[in-house]
Amino acid sequence: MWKLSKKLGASFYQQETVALAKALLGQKLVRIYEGKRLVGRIVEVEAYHQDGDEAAHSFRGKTPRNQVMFGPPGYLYVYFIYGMHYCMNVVSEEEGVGAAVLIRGLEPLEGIETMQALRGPKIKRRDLTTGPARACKAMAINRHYDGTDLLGDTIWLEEGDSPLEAEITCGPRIGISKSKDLPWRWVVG
DNA sequence: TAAAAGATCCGCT
DNA sequence: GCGGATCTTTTAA
Repeated sequence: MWKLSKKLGASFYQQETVALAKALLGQKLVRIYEGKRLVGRIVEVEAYHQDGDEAAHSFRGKTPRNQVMFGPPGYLYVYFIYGMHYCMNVVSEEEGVGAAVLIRGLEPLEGIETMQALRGPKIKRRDLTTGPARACKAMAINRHYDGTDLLGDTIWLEEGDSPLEAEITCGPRIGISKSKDLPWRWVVG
């Protein structure tokens, strides 16, 4: 049961992207998969914003793929990359602004057996959910979930233990080739 | 219509 | 630790 945890509401997502990225650290991502609860603590995120960030999908304007980023906050933006991987983002700010926070890493809390089954028997436990595409696979998230409402009953966020300011490491983002100097990546250390 | 690049992971050495 | 796999989306001609 999840009555001990508090589900995050709409106002949580409607904040400035950088602030939301930091606020997401330590929160729990809950996903209902075939009636089971899969929960992961968010330990690594990256911020993407249409203004001054050439690496953001929204930088060059609205397209069919990234339209969710421009929509209202509190939605899931899932996209396919490198022909074999999915990545998930949390849309931030208000409708009309192309901004989102990429979930890069999780720490498995509940439903670990199921995650292991989804990822494969030979995956090491530490590699279950550390990485954007791994987190998606462990949560059984695919393009079908692009645009999912985080206030719905399939995927949502719950209030977790907020890490201390001192435990948060801030630095440049990874895996991109533009605007990589922006210190928009946060990790709980 | 075609070509190139991309917010990556996995297996092998 | 390094290189390959593999396909969607975008942008240009």
